[in-house]
Amino acid sequence: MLSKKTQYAFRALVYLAENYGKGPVLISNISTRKKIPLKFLENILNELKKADLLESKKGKGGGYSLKFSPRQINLATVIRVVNGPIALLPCVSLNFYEKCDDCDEDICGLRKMMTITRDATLKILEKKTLEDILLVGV
Amino acid sequence: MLSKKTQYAFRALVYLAENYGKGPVLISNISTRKKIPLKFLENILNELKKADLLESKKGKGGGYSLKFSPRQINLATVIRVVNGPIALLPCVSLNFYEKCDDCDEDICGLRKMMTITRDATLKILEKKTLEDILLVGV
DNA sequence: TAACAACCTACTAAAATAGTAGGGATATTG
DNA sequence: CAATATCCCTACTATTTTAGTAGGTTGTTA
Repeated sequence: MLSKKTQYAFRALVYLAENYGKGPVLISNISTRKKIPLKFLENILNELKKADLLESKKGKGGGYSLKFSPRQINLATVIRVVNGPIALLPCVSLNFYEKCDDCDEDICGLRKMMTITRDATLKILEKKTLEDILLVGV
Repeated sequence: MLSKKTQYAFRALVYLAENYGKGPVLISNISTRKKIPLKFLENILNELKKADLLESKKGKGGGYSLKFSPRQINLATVIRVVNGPIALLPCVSLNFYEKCDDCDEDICGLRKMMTITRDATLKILEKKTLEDILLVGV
């Protein structure tokens, strides 16, 4: 399951997607409109910025905005930044790989299944973008 | 990600699958062979039994065995019993559904994407069984 | 230089995960 | 029926993760 933090991140990103091209949006604005705890949201947006998904501007007229168009930001990227691995096992993760200590044949059978699962999941999450989320509402 | 508990569960189940039809297997045997903490494993197997995946026998000659053939036990079932929901959002889960408190249009766009993702994941996890895990080793 | 707004470090509370402890219930065998 | 084997049950503890808070710092603009 996605953490609450990740759900907040998506809500904020979708809001920023709606405002794409209209200049920076204030954290406090997002917080109020999307009912996300202000300081928590600060952390989240900052993480997203460090991951190069957002850009920010300080001082009056400042705020956050998407660094790329909603179409260019896919869901897998967001999840990886805020939530972590998408695969169900560390030894199957592409971006957060960790060796499993005693990977015997059984576990490796499981590994195979989890690899197939991961590929099916990624095929969708990497194709769908913030834009796709927006279009549902229309 | 699957919890450690779930990974233990799979290891134990695969071992029991290997011994399917050969009579009950001791917890202590599984614990030693699969390097799973004994008392923790006790809890896990008991849960799997309550979920009707295993059957048990007490006293001498007792132990645990699969209640159905390895082919009949699919991975989605196991994950749901030990790990919980498979969907990425509570409001998208078939077996652990929970309403999201302020489900506005944005979130519902996300919901749509997560539903598609869930379906793709389930299509695999419900088709693959303990037998499929075993066959990889061969 | 005042105000604004993001940035940074560090802390805390609550919940989930990963176990452990120890006895109780039931079945088998001699 | 007694001894032993084996699962069963309740409850506890330690660690890690999640969720959020507090308060000051740095950079921007007017």
